[in-house]
Amino acid sequence: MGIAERKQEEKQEMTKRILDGARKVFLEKGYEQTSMRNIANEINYSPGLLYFYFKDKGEIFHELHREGFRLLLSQLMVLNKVADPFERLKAMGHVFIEFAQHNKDYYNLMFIVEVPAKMPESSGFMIAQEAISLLASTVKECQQKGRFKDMDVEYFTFMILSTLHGICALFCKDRTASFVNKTNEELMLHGYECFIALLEKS
Amino acid sequence: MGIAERKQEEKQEMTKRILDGARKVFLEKGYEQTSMRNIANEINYSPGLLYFYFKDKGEIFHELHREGFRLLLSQLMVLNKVADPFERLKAMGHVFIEFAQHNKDYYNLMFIVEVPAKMPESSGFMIAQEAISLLASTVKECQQKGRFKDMDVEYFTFMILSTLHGICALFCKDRTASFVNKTNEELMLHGYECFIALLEKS
DNA sequence: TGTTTTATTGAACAGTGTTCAATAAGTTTG
DNA sequence: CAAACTTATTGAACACTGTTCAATAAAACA
Repeated sequence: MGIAERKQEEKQEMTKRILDGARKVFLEKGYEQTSMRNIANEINYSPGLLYFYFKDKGEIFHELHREGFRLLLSQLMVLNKVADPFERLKAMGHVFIEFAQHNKDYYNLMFIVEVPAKMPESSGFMIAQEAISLLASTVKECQQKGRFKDMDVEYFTFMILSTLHGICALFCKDRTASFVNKTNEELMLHGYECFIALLEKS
Repeated sequence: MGIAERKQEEKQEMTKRILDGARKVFLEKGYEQTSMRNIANEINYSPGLLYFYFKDKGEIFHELHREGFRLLLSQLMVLNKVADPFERLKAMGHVFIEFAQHNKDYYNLMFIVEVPAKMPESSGFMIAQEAISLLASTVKECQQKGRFKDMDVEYFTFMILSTLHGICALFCKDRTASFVNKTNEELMLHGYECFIALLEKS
């Protein structure tokens, strides 16, 4: 059955080729501004072919969505070596913000773009949930060391994620203009440091 | 010059008619899903006419954008009667979150949708800045009463806005699925209460 | 070889934002 | 009142969008 094997490999190669093209165009022009024809042109195939490998534009989005989370997770995992949970939590925030700054379009795809179809929990958001869990378990560890007393872990985690996301979303959607005389980097960094200051007193 | 006057009134009426139609369709179907033809149909005029009164879809967006901020501001202004600045600050957050919950599409337009063109600071974001200023001055008042010591007002304000926006943006874009067994309302309310708890200790 | 699967194309459909010549309506002049 | 001029309105057209699908080319199997 060597042929069937090779066939499957070729199919995977084509899938990869499409995703490579899609990623390039997506990250260059953003989600809405990217058309299926753009992607097809990028890899010199006809638009119709994309529908042989993917159900629709949403499914391509979906794949890149997961790719983004894998990338973020890999950067967060590095912090596992930080022993103190509170130090780790603080660093996670920095990594999160830097991820958004350096991967604006991935961030958009992951957290802001309208989710195309109802992504089944089975495949789609599993990886997102993994990132949340990482945050939540760190919060729990902090709590075991006496921090954030009497706080519900889930709500507290949601609040932390909200703050981080708020900082990044305002940045991604250019809603920082009202704060004059400050660069985006300054705003995000010092804004987050204000939040850390709050956490430290708790 | 009675005719010229009436003419101008008629022009304003038509402008209003278009905005009324646009608002209805926009808030029904969201920004991206609304087409110029949809709007034209809604008010029983041809698509081309819209371009006689507005430069493009972006300008209509722009007008509704300001409308949204006027609405939000009017709700925040009610809190001016609250004497204690910290109580007022806390209430502002609640109002902000409730505004997002009840005006999801306005919120989208105001804080999330890609700004079409570079809105000139002169007309476009002036009203947004007004809302920020209201928040900032409340923070400053708090500080004068001894709260949030040694915090930069602008960064601290940005941080608060980020938290609020994060809560609302996750809600608006359906990124709350990772927190199971909790309704959106519970998450948002109790998440915000966690944040208030942090503020109270500061 | 011929038959059957599989992969690929490109035209077509219904939709989008936008432009613009034609026309209708209203106002101002002769 | 009629002609000239402005202004408002139309609808067809352009170039684009995501998606489908019959036709076809290529490869695998018999």
